[in-house]
Amino acid sequence: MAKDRYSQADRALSALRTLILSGAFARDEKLSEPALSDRLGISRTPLREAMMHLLQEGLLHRDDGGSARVSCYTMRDIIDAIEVRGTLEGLAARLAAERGVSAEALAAARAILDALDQALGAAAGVDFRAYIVHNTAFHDWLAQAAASPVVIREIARAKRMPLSGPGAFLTGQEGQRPFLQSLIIAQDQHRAILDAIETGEGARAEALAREHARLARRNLQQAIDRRKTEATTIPGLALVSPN
Amino acid sequence: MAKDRYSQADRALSALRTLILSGAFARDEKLSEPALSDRLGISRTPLREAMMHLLQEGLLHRDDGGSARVSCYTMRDIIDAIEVRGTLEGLAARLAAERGVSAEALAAARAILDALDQALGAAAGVDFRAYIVHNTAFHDWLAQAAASPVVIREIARAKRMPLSGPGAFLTGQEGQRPFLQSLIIAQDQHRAILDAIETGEGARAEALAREHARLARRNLQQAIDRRKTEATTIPGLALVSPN
DNA sequence: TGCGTTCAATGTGTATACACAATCGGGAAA
DNA sequence: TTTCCCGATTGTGTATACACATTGAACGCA
Repeated sequence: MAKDRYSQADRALSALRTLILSGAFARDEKLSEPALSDRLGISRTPLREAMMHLLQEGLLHRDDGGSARVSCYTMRDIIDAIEVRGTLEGLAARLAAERGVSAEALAAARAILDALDQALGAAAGVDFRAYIVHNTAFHDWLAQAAASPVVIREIARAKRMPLSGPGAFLTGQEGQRPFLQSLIIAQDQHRAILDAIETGEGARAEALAREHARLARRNLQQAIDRRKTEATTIPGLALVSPN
Repeated sequence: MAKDRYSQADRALSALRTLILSGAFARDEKLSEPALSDRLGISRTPLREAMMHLLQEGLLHRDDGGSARVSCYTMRDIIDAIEVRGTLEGLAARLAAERGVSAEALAAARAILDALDQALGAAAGVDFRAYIVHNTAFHDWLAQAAASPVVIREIARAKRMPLSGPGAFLTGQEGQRPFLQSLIIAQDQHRAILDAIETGEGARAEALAREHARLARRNLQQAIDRRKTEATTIPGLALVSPN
């Protein structure tokens, strides 16, 4: 039941999240349950379940009257969310280094990094699609490296926050030269993080993972700057209040 | 509606959480919604809402069949949860030190620490009740010190995890001598953290906040050791699998 | 004209009924 | 005796109806 088939609540969650991130609602717009239920073709019960999820994710919040409204963010909010993710990934990297990682896990990480190298050095420039896939895979691997269910869960939560995930700014700026350079730097940091984990250098692994998240912050700044001049296709960017 | 009066869902949440933490269910016991609904006198809809909350808190988890079961934890899980809290409180302390804190906030923190001193030096030994109150207040203050909604939310979540909160082991071992010493050490760390924040020493503030969380880890170990010989009254301890 | 009051409309919180999946037990066949 | 199958029971997912709160507007009164 919960395995192969998607429930109405799952559909409502994904549909509503996509709507919100795509900017279909105004900032702080009130979401009426009956109206949404009608629009999505999903009854209120599973819809409410989906909205509860988004409330806890932070995409929605309740106003004084108890209605759900779409949240909007400041630049500071996004920056802090990235900082939280970097901190938790740093924790995962340190724990992995301190507690040790199996040979199989290390081999898996190396395979991911090789694939990233290949995506960067493709014949026709950079294979962005492959880069996104393998970059996500590496960050997933890093979360798992600590082999701690608690850490895995918290990192997953931090990644779900809008615009704070490791792939949030990997679309929409493919043509930008500084962005291309940041991919190369990021991959070098990937290698360094893995090396530190492998050699048991906990403090180094943690510091590197934190600094690695700072790259996302730089890319965020560039995306914001570019928004002023051209339309971008970064999901969730519409939620950031321009100030 | 959402302000003054508690909803059925709120009641269900608090009742169910209390039941679980008090060990009313066996480890990994399946919770039937109709049975619980009958037991609590609350219909399934708000009950399901409460269960969704507990699922996201980690107190419950879904099995293959889609049923909710009470989670049980290993020592490692609790240790990691404390580590996550320490890491996030370290982040809050560092950000507070780096970004600065208002004079009013500093004064409020000093008042809390003075109250803690008073609780420790009470005429009739230590005033545990007051200590718990003000200790909680200081940790809440620390979360707020970064003045970041994101950080505040994540720390609140980390504190809600069973047995990982700053006050989780402040009950049930009042008579233990090493526990009394740990209170004095903790209060010294409180002062040091505040000092580091005040003087803008971000790295020191972070390191201190992390080490401060390690005290909880020591107290956890003592509580576990004592559980083998006597009954304790620490809520949630029943969820830890004895190994 | 400005303000307070009341009524209607909309919205949320809750209960409950129903459909379908999962699980458990007994019985039959090998 | 063991294993497989089938029915009954229990449980979850969903839809919907209803109660009450909230909101907005129109109307009357000062």
